[in-house]
Amino acid sequence: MIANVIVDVPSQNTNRPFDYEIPEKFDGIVQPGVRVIVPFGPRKILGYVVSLSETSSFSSVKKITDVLDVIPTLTEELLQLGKWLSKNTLSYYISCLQVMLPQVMKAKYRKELWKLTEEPLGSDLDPLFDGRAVVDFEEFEKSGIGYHTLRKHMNDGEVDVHYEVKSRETKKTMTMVEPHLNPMELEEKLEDLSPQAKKQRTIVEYFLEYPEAVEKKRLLDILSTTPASLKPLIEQGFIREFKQEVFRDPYGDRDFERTQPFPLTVEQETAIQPILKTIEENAHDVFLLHGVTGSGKTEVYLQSIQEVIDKDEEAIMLVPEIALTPQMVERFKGRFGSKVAVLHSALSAGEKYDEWRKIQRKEVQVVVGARSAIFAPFTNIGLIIIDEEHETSYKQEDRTRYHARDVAIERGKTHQCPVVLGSATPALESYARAVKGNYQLLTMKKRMNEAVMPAVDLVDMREELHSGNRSMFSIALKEKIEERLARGEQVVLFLNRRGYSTFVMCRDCGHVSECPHCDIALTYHKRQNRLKCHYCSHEEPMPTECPECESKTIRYFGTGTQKVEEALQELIPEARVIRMDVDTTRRKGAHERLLKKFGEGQADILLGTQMIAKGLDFGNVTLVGVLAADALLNLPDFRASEKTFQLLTQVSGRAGRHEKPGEVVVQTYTPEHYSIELASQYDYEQFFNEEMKLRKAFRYPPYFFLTLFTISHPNQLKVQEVTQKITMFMQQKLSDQSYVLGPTPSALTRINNRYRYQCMIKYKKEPEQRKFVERILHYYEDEMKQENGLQITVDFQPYQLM
DNA sequence: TTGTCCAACACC
DNA sequence: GTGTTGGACAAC
Repeated sequence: MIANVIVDVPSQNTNRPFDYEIPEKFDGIVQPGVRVIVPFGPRKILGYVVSLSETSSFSSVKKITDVLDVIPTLTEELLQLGKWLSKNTLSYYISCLQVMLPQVMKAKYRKELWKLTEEPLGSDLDPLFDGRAVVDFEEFEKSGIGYHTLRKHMNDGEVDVHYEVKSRETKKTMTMVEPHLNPMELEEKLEDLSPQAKKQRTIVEYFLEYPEAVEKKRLLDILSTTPASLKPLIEQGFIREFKQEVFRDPYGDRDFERTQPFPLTVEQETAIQPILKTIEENAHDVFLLHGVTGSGKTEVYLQSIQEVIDKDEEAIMLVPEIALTPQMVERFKGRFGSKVAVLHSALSAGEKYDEWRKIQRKEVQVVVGARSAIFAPFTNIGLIIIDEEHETSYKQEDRTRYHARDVAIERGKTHQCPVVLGSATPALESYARAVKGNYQLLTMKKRMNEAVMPAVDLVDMREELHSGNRSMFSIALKEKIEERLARGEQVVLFLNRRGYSTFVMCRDCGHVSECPHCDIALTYHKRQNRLKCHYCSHEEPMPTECPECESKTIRYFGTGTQKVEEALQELIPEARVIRMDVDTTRRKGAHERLLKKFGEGQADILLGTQMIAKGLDFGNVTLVGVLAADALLNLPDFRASEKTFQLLTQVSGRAGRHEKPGEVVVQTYTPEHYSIELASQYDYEQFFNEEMKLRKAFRYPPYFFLTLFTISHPNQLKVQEVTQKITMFMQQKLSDQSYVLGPTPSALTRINNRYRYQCMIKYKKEPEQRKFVERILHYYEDEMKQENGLQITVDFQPYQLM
């Protein structure tokens, strides 16, 4: 039998199966999806068996060295999905397979130098070995001994290079003991035991009463004895000792209060019925659940999942990384108990692996996780849910650039199960599809418990400035904060600071310099004191006065984080503030700790960045403040308005979630901007209509698809030249319905001394496109292999345009 | 003619 | 991704 193996070598030439003979001893074990170790040239590497065949077209094939799995790591479906991914993202098949698995399942390679003789090797190699028989190959490389010397000794058969594949998986085990004899025999042995062996007697007596296996440590604890009394019993064969794998349960030490399904509101009931019906019918359909914050989407998810569990099927629920809060986990664990596996980046590698294994071994029926959980190795999926489907974190931005939403729909098709996309502010792409009828739209407009959306107060910071307030807190916000403090209520302050790019704005009239061709804010380049557009090649000098109102107060913007905390302390010294940003939450569990502290009322104000916009649910929070709503709006990104609308809506949703009514203060220099104004009115439909007009006019998604080439090289001329070539080639190959833009310097023009240029393609229908892209990649293959050489990345449907 | 380097190629 | 190969060139 021959195994067709995809080897762990990501390159163009190895992007196809290699044939290996299956040794007899592995007959029946080697099947598609199993990981194997195979000889590859002089090395040994990891590979994935993708199929079996009777014969090979190769005259001689090598044998599989070793098999790593008893149960296949990848199911037949995941192998197919990998192929689909590979086609879709133009990545190597091996990379697509690896992206589906926990990090620890990838191989680690070791290269060593072995001394094969007892004799001395001579003055050149002896100092390196220094009496040892094996040295790490790196030591040899560092030693400065040339390869020719090594070759000579290898030819003489004195040393050899040895390759090893190491699995990184660590299975945690515990020692178990159980009786090795039946009760009758045990009874007999009990008679034979010497009367002095009291402890041994109690052990045998214990097993007569409880004949099942027990953890060794526990047994010794219960009987308050030591391994010394157990040992003779094992030696005499009364009792058997064995290792059993245990799963590290990251939530093992916690008890979750079990919750029951809540009665659904009329709206929830109307929304859930089509989903339940589709689950029942084992049909595939995509639902867009558009429900305002606090409308009870989660309960709809939970009850849909319950239906799937009752059918003995499995469910995947994706949530954005930052929303995977303890609160969220609690809700799932509370409803489904140990049937839930949780997968997110805060888990240790071992914990992730164990959660994954629980899924593989069908010990759970539900997985809640971030993006990569979409690859959960379930075999009988009945439902896939993507919560906050508009979140950009569902798009992987490096190597295998997939979008979890696309993968979800692909898996939904194969499993014939519904996919539910949920959001208070759906991505324009999704809503447009729902309007067109490609997705089924389900709407929930009311909050639960009769709660109303908090009133939003837009504060015009231009006016604040005119009346002499130069601080970052408006009078209104300051007063409202003090009011809450006096009442013992809590405040969430949100600052959206997004690094790098700075935009230019007039502090008098709020005018922002924009590109005349792209409807995108221009980025200020300090070095040249010029404004540039990162989509087209437009640039202009930094204005000295506002083109709109001729005021001289035109400035570039960029706000610090701790600065806000300091200013806040100065303004309201008695306020107890918790700051949450990358700095204060870096350590493991810090995130949870800070939130717990806030939840327990140990602070009055929670000040934070993006990460506090999601999922927080504190009843005592009655005021939410957004310090600078414009910061996001003026990023050089055609989705800036959409992101601003989404963020403002999410943040506002943090206030007044329970009995106490909430209020929101949004500070902005452009209160008249439609995304800010409509967010303050919670008018998604209107926003959608406005934004769609612009997307249409400027040929952006959802009207057009995008493809983004990013080309980088240390030499700026070289990058320009290559990007120019690529742009011309695509222009020539694609239909005239498509727009090929470039070459354009990237928003981040130079990273690590590499210049970056891009070419963007806007298209409606280009079924041949991937073929042309493949040709380009193939053409530059050699130049890309060189170290410090050319780098070309292609992102289909990019989110990050920088 | 022999040694050295690097790009091209194969890896089953 | 890496180890081997063979052609080009330099040095003997």
